[in-house]
Amino acid sequence: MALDHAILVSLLERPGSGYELARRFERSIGYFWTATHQQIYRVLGRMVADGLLLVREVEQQGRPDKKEYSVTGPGRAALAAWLHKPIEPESLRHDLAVKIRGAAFDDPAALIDEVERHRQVHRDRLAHYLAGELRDFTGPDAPAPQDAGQQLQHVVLRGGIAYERMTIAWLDDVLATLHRLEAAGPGA
Amino acid sequence: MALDHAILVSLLERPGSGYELARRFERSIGYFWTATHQQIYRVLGRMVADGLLLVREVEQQGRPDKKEYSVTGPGRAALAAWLHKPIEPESLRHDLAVKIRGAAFDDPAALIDEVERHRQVHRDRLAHYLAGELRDFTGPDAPAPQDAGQQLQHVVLRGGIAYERMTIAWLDDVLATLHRLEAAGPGA
DNA sequence: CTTGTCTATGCAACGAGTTGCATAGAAGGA
DNA sequence: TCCTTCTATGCAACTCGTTGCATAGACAAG
Repeated sequence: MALDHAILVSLLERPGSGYELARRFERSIGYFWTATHQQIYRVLGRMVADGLLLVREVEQQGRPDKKEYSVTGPGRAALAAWLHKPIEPESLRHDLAVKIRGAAFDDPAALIDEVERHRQVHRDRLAHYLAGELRDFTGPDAPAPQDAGQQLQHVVLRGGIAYERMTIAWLDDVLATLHRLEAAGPGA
Repeated sequence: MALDHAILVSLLERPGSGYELARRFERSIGYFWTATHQQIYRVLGRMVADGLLLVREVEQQGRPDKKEYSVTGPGRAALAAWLHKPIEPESLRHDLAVKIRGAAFDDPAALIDEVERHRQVHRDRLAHYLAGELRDFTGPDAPAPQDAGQQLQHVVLRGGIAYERMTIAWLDDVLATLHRLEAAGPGA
């Protein structure tokens, strides 16, 4: 149930509606956890029923009304309990790696376009992360004395940046390998 | 259904039983995809029903009999079709990052042990991968002229190595941040 | 001869995640 | 007026993944 905890963290950082949460999961939180709005609304309903969250109807002008969620005492306690409980180191789920090994039973060169497309996506993500870092942490407009929350957000963002850089370098390695195989013998 | 494809790739590399597949998913395939034996047996049954795999009963001595699975023509075709179809670049699912951001609402220093434990796991994995690389690819006992399959397996392994190195470096960064917060103000 | 371990296979129940579909208010442009 | 886009919420069906449980053959140790 890590989505519950991701929602608790996000709502503690700032209360918001299901819609706003969904947008955050496309942005900063989405660096390390993803969720669709359908999933978010379902979980929000359950967490309110469990007393972990509070809902407040907010009337808006120029747009539909919304429900703003915030974390209750029990919600905060549930997060603290999870924080103190060890978790299993995550295991990778990397489809592209399956494809690369599978390419041995097909034409390796046919994968080149796909790998290049993935590399471009990771380049874009890296650029997006770096822009966010400059805006929120290292740029001239960033708040100078940063509190614990900001420092922790920054170190997580640095993790995302390191991940994208590593992935791009690895995909370059993959592409070099595929080109070498293509040159050596097509369909061997 | 990427588990299907991971199974197809693994069985093309070498036919085997569900039990053997489960062991492989704890080792080489498990570098980039995980699955329990329960899941594997269920999917194997479905894939046989769909004509993607063949089963052969194999009598053994000194241990229970087993069922050996191998890939059929349609199975190979299904894999090829998947290889030629673009996939979405994977999104991260990183519980520990959620915990790190959540630590802002608890005691950041309380996370230090947990992060150090994770770092040790990643150190162990790195050592395991490096030993495998030496044994299968770069050591004196490795086969010298490597075919396409071996080169592709090697580049995937290099990806696992790069991932573990990056993760260890990032966890060092996280630990430095947590220690800094601890020194600055406990419970601030 | 019982207990434990390794090999080997599987079911059942549940929870997590995805996909498709549906509704509706407000604004702006064709 | 209609069409599209953005905000906002949600249900239903399905698939994928996890957890708990169960069985059983072969061997080794006590």
